[in-house]
Amino acid sequence: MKIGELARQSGLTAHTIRYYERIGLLPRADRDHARRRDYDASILTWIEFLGRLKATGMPIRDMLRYAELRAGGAATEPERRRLLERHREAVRARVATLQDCLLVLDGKIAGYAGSSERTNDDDAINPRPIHDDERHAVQRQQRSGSPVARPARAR
Amino acid sequence: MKIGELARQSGLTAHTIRYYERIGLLPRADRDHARRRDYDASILTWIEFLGRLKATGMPIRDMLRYAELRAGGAATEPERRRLLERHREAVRARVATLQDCLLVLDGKIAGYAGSSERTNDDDAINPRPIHDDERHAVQRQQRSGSPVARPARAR
DNA sequence: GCTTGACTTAGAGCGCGCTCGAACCCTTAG
DNA sequence: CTAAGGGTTCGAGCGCGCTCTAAGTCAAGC
Repeated sequence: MKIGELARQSGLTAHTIRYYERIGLLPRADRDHARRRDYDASILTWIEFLGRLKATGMPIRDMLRYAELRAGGAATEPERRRLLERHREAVRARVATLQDCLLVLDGKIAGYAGSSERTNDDDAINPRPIHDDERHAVQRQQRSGSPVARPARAR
Repeated sequence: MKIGELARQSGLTAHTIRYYERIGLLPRADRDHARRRDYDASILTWIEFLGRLKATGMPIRDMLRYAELRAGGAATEPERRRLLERHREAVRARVATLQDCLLVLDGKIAGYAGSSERTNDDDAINPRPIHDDERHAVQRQQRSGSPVARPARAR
């Protein structure tokens, strides 16, 4: 299978596939006699799993870690498991946050009743810690040692 | 309330608060005699709501739209409502996706049984459309006309 | 033989949402 | 009077995850 075909089947662009190979998320592809990438269909399974990790907000560096462990063979399975378990917890937490926010949205929408009854705005329902951007929530939970230590802001 | 105090109470940094004001997410703050921002506690309610929108993945440009509508008075309420309703749907869809992915994770983790029983890898459970990165899912649903038309790639 | 078009590489550029630095201003405590 | 410590503006820089350009190679169809 050529890269174009894989792109079609995976939903990634050829550019992205090459990028993933470059950074190590995908194994270096076999080449045909003309040095073009020639894929086995089995790669789709891996790409699909990567898609799940991405869809759940795992940063590339963590997917990379998982990919490396995978390449390291069966001995790394316990660690891979731990990695996924930690990630699962992060995702669960995120789902909880989203559901919490949905309640707020519901309340707010109800405030804009029927076609317009109340003028009330700004009502905060269900207060809870905010500004914990979910895009980074996973990282924060999973990253242990950052390369350049961040100032550990109070927040 | 000075910006530092607001930062402490809201969980944002002073830098971010100024940035939000600059782009229009926060109304221009009143200044004291020394031209320093002086906030009323009521701003916290708005920041908290913005936090909810952010936590649910709404891009800043949409929050901005909402903020503009809000400034436009009661006449804009129906549109504000529609905006929130659309967003709510996007969030619900995201929750569904995450839950779907959680099932896959559960299966994968179960595959790395007890402390190590199977060597099985790569098992794709519960296949479904992937590579629909949630970070952008909301935008795609909500954006109507993009400034520079994107090539509308097949994907 | 020539065109078409999918492929190759290296590397630059982009959109997002901050985040920070520089240089300066003002107030307050000692 | 001085120094600390918060505030101000403007604009540059960053981390992420792509996304695209340029210049070239190769193979198949007419």
